[in-house]
Amino acid sequence: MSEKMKVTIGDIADRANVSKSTVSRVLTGVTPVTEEKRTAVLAAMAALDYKPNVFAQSLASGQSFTIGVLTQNFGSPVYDIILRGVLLGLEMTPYSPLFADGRWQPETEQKAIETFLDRRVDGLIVIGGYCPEEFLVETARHVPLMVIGREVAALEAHCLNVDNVQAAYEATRYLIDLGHRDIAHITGILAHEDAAQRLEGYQQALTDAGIVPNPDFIIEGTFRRPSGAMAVEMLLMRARPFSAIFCANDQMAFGARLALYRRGIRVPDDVSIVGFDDQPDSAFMTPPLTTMRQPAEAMGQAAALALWQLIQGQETAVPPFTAELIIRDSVARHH
Amino acid sequence: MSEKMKVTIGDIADRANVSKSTVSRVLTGVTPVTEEKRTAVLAAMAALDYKPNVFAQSLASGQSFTIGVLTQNFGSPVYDIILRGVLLGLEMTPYSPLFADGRWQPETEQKAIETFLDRRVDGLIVIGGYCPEEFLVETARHVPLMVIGREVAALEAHCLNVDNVQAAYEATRYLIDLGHRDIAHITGILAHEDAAQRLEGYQQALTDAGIVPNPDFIIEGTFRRPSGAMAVEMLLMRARPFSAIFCANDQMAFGARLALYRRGIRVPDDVSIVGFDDQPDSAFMTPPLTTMRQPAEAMGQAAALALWQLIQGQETAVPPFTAELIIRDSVARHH
DNA sequence: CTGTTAGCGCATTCAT
DNA sequence: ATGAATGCGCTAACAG
Repeated sequence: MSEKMKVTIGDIADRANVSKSTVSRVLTGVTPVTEEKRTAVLAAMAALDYKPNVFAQSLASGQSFTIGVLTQNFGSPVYDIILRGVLLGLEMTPYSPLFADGRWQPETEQKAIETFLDRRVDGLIVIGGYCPEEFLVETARHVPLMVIGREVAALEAHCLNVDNVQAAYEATRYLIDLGHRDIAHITGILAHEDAAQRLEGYQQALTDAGIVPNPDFIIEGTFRRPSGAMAVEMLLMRARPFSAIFCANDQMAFGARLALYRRGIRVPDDVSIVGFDDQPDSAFMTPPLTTMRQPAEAMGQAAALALWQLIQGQETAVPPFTAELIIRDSVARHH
Repeated sequence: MSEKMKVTIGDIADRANVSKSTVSRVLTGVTPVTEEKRTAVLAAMAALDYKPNVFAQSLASGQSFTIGVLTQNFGSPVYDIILRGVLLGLEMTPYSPLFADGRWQPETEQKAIETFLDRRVDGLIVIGGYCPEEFLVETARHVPLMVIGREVAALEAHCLNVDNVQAAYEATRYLIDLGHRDIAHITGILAHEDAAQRLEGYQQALTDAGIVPNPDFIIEGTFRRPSGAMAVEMLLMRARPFSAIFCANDQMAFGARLALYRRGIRVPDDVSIVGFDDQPDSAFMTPPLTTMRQPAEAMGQAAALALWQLIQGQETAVPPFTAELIIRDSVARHH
């Protein structure tokens, strides 16, 4: 209803019979103001439908109340969930998110981060990505930074990650406990730490169980569906029989399952499968997929809140995150 | 390298021996400046690693160079693709995106849009959503607005949408041409226009072919996978045999296929399936799914560019978008 | 606790 | 074409 013409603190100052400073004070809330005046101001603001001009605020205060969120490939399974968590967490803060998609391309990521800095974000959340560590370290010197799904040695305290080694260990261990000994592993892109760590956990579990990891059982995939199918074909060609496969993510598990199906190999009767991520589709695979669920959303949320702390100058210790084994029908005891 | 202390146009004015005004002029680029001075200014800016303060710019100019993008449920298949398109399109403009997730909840959406307005976005892109039309119409009065995947009557020229009726018509027609006459349809949430329009196209195709649409063949789903499976169960219970199913989206087609599989009904031998959306997984279904592909990314990009035009005061006519039939093995001739 | 006074960094009149 | 002056709307010392 109210005319959309700009109403400023000056207007509400007049209407409330106080100075602009006082209005500003109730706005920021840091300096004490008489209850009487405060309510008068509040009333005036409501009456005039006052909206503070964020640019003036930012210019004067030096704070932008925005935080930059750099993600990789909008629409990719796990990262989207993390992103949702970040959004959720941010909603609990006074900060609005500024987004960019790095597309796993270092240059794109760096450009995006620079744009963020140009826009004077108060903080930065980086989800995954391949941009050089030094760049992140350097960035962290300019602005509070949290990293999700990636480990930067020099920024350890600001990195949130699930314990991949442990999760993979647990998944593999589960298969071992069911009597499997010939367990294949389809890895992700090994240049990616997640993949490397899951491989490590897999190998460790075998070793601890007295099983010597067999290189023939390890196939490097791409984290994507077709590579899972391809990997199974390769495993089959290698002649050495296996009774279970641990896939570094669900996508590849889907691909693997498809390849097995085409070969007439039954799941879980002939071969058991364990995935990683617990994507929505996992429960709908035939048979439903046993998988490791990452607390992706929780991580995103935690990152947002930790960043808030950081901005306020409080260094926070982020709790460790662990994945949880979701047991479904794609796994059976081996005899 | 350079000290991160704020370098302003004053600094570069000094260094280039010109006035701040001149610096500002080369910055905005609207007012002519001697080539000589311009290069001097540019040099100074480069030397001092000058970054304009966006807030000062915005405050002084009234433009924010941000546009608000309201999406629904980060991580949902089609909308993410549209979103990617929007991002792509935006990269070709001087505007940065501000994001929010409406979660299909009218209140959340409205709050998000208000936050955008508070942040003085120069434009708005709304992808889907359930917030009241009047609210959008009202919003459009304050700021240039483009709507994707939703039709607002009073904003027709600013809405981008695929022709669902035609697409559904074409998909159904394809089945008819293959000899199918008993074609079931699993709809989406019928309150959603996409769903309603696809139903309409389905019915129209039947009618035009001289087939009377049978209510028993129409099951309302939720756009989600489980509902596809459930719908098949219901169809099976209704005793009347069908030789093909047209699903309002791929998700439900996946669910339907799963249900058929469980019942031992072969695809496409016994029943043909056509989906909608061409999600990445469609090509990996067994057998691969025939589906209608929407130009989602193109729509997003077009919306971004059209918005840019709008902001510049140029009303643009957005071209119509049509879906394309992707023929795969889930469909067979009926005898 | 509150009003007054200065800027924040830049775009934009105005004159020139 | 260019410099000087003014103000965008607000926050932050500064006095009282």
